[in-house]
Amino acid sequence: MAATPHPLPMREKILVEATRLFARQGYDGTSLQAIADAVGIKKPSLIHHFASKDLLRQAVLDAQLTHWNELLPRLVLAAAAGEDQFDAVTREIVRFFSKDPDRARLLVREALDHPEDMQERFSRLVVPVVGSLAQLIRRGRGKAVHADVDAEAYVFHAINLFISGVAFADSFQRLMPDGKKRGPAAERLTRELLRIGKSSLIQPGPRRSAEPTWSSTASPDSPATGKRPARGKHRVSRAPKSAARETE
Amino acid sequence: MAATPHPLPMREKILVEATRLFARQGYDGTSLQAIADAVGIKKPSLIHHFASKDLLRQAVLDAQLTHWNELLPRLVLAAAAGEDQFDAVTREIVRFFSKDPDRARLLVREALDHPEDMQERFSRLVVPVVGSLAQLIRRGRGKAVHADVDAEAYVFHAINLFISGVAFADSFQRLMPDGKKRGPAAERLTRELLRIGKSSLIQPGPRRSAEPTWSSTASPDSPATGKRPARGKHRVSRAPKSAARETE
DNA sequence: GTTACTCCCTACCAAGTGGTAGGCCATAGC
DNA sequence: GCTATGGCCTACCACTTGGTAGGGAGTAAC
Repeated sequence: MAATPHPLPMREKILVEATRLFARQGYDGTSLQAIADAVGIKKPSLIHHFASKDLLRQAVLDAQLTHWNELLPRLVLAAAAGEDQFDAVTREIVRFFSKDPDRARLLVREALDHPEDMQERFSRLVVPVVGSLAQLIRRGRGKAVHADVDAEAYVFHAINLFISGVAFADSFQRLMPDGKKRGPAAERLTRELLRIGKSSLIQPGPRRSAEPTWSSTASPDSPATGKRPARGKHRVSRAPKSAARETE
Repeated sequence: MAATPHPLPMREKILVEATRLFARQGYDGTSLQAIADAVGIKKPSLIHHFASKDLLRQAVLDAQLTHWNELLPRLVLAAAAGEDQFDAVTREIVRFFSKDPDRARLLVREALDHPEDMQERFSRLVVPVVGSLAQLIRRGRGKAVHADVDAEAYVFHAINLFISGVAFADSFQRLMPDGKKRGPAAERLTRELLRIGKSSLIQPGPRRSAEPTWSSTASPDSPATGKRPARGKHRVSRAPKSAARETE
């Protein structure tokens, strides 16, 4: 075995570059040559690490969905834990993708390019989480949650809304009236994204702060002024500790 | 000139097949050979009609956005016209893409593959409409419309929600608990899609049917059927009668 | 030393890519 | 009849694609 001097570095580096290129140019639009160049090695060396282009694609996708899959359950837990966590959860999700929009773009691309593959992975990884979330929603229905929400359908659409929203945020931004100066439009888009997700699920109704389920009271910080709440640490939720440390 | 015996048929046929293939496999994933095969001609014949692959792509995109651009202004007009039109408008949009989800998938793909190109087309075609819609929303804000909506941002996200929602509807459907039998899940998804779009914009509040702006009461049914208006120029404008008959 | 193993390389391949050159044939105008 | 033109064809091009064959350099165990 011989303690492999750098067992990850190169493989990791390849994955990073491949992710970037697949996300930006698509799978078919990215040649092994281009990836090899980006990494700084020759094509056959690349093939040495990932026996075929398709295996590389799967590795990239796995790595990405693993991150995503470490994040989600923790957030669901936080959501279940208590009051006013809805904002925290959605904010965390959007932040996860905003931090590196290529993640979002990669998922969107894969969903289009390899639907069956993606469906299979989703049904293993995220569908269970969707189930938990749906149940949570159903429990709050008629109280904080709008009465006519279709729980499962909502969760799917919300996930899609967030991911696609981030994937195309740059494009939207450039089309916005104040899209030239780079700051404000992006913030507006993110804020509105979260608002849509929330207000389509949770009733704006009377404060019912004592509720054990998701309440609808706007989180203390006013919606207008942003104020980014910390960075890596999403409050509550002690992570299972075994959880990832990787790309975050 | 010689009255060209069938000036459109073949060109049209190529556009149809190219649209289908681009939407399903992407631009890079579709070879000219594949398109030629689908049409039933040889590759050089294809090149005879569209001098290059990129020109074909642009033609496909133009054709698609033209349809879209014929629909939108009419809907904005309907929305502006009066009460209870919000449901009709969104329903019409979703129906437009649901009728042929490849349209949605093509737009999503193009937005990823050629963002600058897409931005340019959007800023010419849909941004003006977005402006009208945003103004309409602002006018209703605080009344039927939620007070904290960011009008432009909402419109972009809503368009994205609808288009992406349709593009991935099939995948979602198959992941839904009752996704096996094909009917109900699809309906649930569509209904929820519309509900999200609406309830995130319009207050569920007390019936205020007399309002001149968008009310929240569900419209009886009849969407703004028929009566095609206008071609290149959005807003109002009676159709020049030469208008397209194409893929619709 | 020898062996074994990992990592990366040069050289090469068949297949497919977008695109060109040029010819054949039908129709249309004269 | 002759010519012209548009639509489709066969044949071919240079280039890139994903992938293979096989060798050399480095390190580690013995």
